[in-house]
Amino acid sequence: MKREYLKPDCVTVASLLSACASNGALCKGEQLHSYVIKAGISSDMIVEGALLDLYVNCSDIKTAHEMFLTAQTENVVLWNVMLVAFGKLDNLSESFRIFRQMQIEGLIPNQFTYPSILRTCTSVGALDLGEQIHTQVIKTGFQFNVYVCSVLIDMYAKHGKLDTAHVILRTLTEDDVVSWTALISGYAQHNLFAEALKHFKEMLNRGIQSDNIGFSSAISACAGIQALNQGRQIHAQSYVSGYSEDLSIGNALVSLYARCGRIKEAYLEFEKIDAKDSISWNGLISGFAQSGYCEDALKVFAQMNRAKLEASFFTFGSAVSAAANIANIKQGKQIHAMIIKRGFDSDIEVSNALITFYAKCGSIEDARKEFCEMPEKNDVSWNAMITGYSQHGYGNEAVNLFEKMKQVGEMPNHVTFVGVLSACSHVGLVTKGLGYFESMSKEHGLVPKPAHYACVVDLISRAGFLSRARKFIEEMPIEPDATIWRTLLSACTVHKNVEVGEFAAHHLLELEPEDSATYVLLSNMYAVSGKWDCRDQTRQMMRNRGVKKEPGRSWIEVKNSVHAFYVGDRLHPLADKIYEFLAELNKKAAEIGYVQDRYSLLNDVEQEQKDPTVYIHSEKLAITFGLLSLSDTVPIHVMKNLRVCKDCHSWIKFVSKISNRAIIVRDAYRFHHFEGGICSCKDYW
DNA sequence: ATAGGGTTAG
Repeated sequence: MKREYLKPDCVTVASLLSACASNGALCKGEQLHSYVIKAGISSDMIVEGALLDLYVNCSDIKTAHEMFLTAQTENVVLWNVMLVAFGKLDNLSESFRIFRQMQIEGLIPNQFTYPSILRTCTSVGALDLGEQIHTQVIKTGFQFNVYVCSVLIDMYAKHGKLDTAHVILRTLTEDDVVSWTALISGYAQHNLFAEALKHFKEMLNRGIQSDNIGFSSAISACAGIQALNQGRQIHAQSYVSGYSEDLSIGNALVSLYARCGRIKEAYLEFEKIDAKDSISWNGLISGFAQSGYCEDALKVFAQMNRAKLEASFFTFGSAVSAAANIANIKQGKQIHAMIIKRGFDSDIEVSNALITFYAKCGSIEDARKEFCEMPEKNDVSWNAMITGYSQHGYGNEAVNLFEKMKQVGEMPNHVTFVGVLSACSHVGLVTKGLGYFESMSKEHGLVPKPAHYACVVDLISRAGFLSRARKFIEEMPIEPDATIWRTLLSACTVHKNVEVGEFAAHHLLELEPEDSATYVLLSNMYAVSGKWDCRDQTRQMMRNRGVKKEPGRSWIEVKNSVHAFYVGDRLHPLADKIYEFLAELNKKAAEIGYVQDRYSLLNDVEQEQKDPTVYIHSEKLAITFGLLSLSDTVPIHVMKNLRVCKDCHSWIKFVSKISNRAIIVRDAYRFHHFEGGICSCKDYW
């Protein structure tokens, strides 16, 4: 009698088990399991389901599977739990086998069965199978069930079928935040931020209260388009709804401020979060990196390491990208070492970031190595490598890789074509480039964007076919933007074509009257064509409009610090030595045929009156300093904010020969590799 | 049930 009194009922045991499951308390759960066996209630359907759920939630899938195989088969819960278990492992084939088997055994899937299998389809990208299951959902009458539909919406939205997701949401008769949020975040995931916000607004207008995740998604959508004020408003709304302390909203806010370049506010929001997780940190790091505050991003990354926090794939991806954008070779390599140590080098996205990092830092060989050693590649990997080759002027390598990409069945996208078209342009492969441009729409179903038209204009005009380029612009189906006109004007300067050049400049000055580069290009074009009156007029116009030329600046990293040089500056502590060595180099260069280009200083509208022997371009200073300070086994890496002028280009070729050194210059446009008196661009740039 | 970070170009 007493024993009977003490024996807990099955429902109590099951709820204890599920408490263990949600807290990951496997030991306590196992004790309960022994008790269950002793008490003879192990075949109770509720207890049985709770036990299986315990092992699945504690990731002991093996024990769970064994239990499942010996249990009674008429309990649908067991099948559902197993679907979740294999879903956790992204094991779709086993999930699907169970899904089919349960129906063969005569069991009817319920509102928990469909979400479990559909989530697995979503996560492994098996949309076709998901669609089949969708058909069955309709047949079995679950098409109005919010649990099932929210997962269907999520699946279609995540895979870009936003119209289908939208239709499912519209057919729902019940108001459901989760279904709405699934669609809203789906739009955001495909960069349709305005559409996401539109639906968020509509949801509220319909009187559906948002939850924390809805607010978080909406704020993230604002972050995506740098809509600072709208994001703040939504934050205020979330405050009213009582979600002010929520982690997901806090993280979204950090990301919003960081991506809007509001460094201080981002830190402030970050500090407000009590239990910061890796996403909080990463919101700062990636947000700073994306808004161009790469130094800050790297600082936060270092801070995170000092706090002994484990960085994730995401964090490493962001940090490498930050190092790439500012070409911080040293820190980037340190991060790479950490990545290897932590075994994250097997992650595709991290490797993709590394390819870009090495390419942007001028080490195309290291980029290639990273690319070749990847066990698995995706489209971004190919794009990063093709673009890297292109930026370094290795047009043929870029084209070959593009052909190989198609051969292995990887689909080229818009980015691929920007890379391959600019690669053709860099080496003058006009016919080939035009063929690729044609193939974009004809073979790959891609609609060319302004950037692609700009590439084609560059391709044609740089090769000297200026009238043809002009005709192409006039006949193309989109409105030409400033980039396109600038490209044309730049080519007209190279080819001394005043007529087309004036035409381009006219449009460019209308679109961007404040851009100093236009005036500089135009006055150079007049100068090289001997039209001095026109050149003077252009300068006068520039002065009248108060437009200032961006000063040329070059920088080089020596012994962990960056040394920056402006045109003709003597600010460096070693200035005397640098100028002395420079004179020596000039003398040696002249002995083997270097002649200063008389147009070289025409770029420098303001300072043309000055003595050209004093007035030295910044890249010459940086390279001279590099030769003085670096051991002669390492290549000289120099970055420049503007394009290298013709005179400096020729000078560097001579210097690479005299000094027997590899000199790699990254200018505003591309990389130049100088070695043994020649440049990788083959003087075509 | 629904999210919040990374990678490619111009």
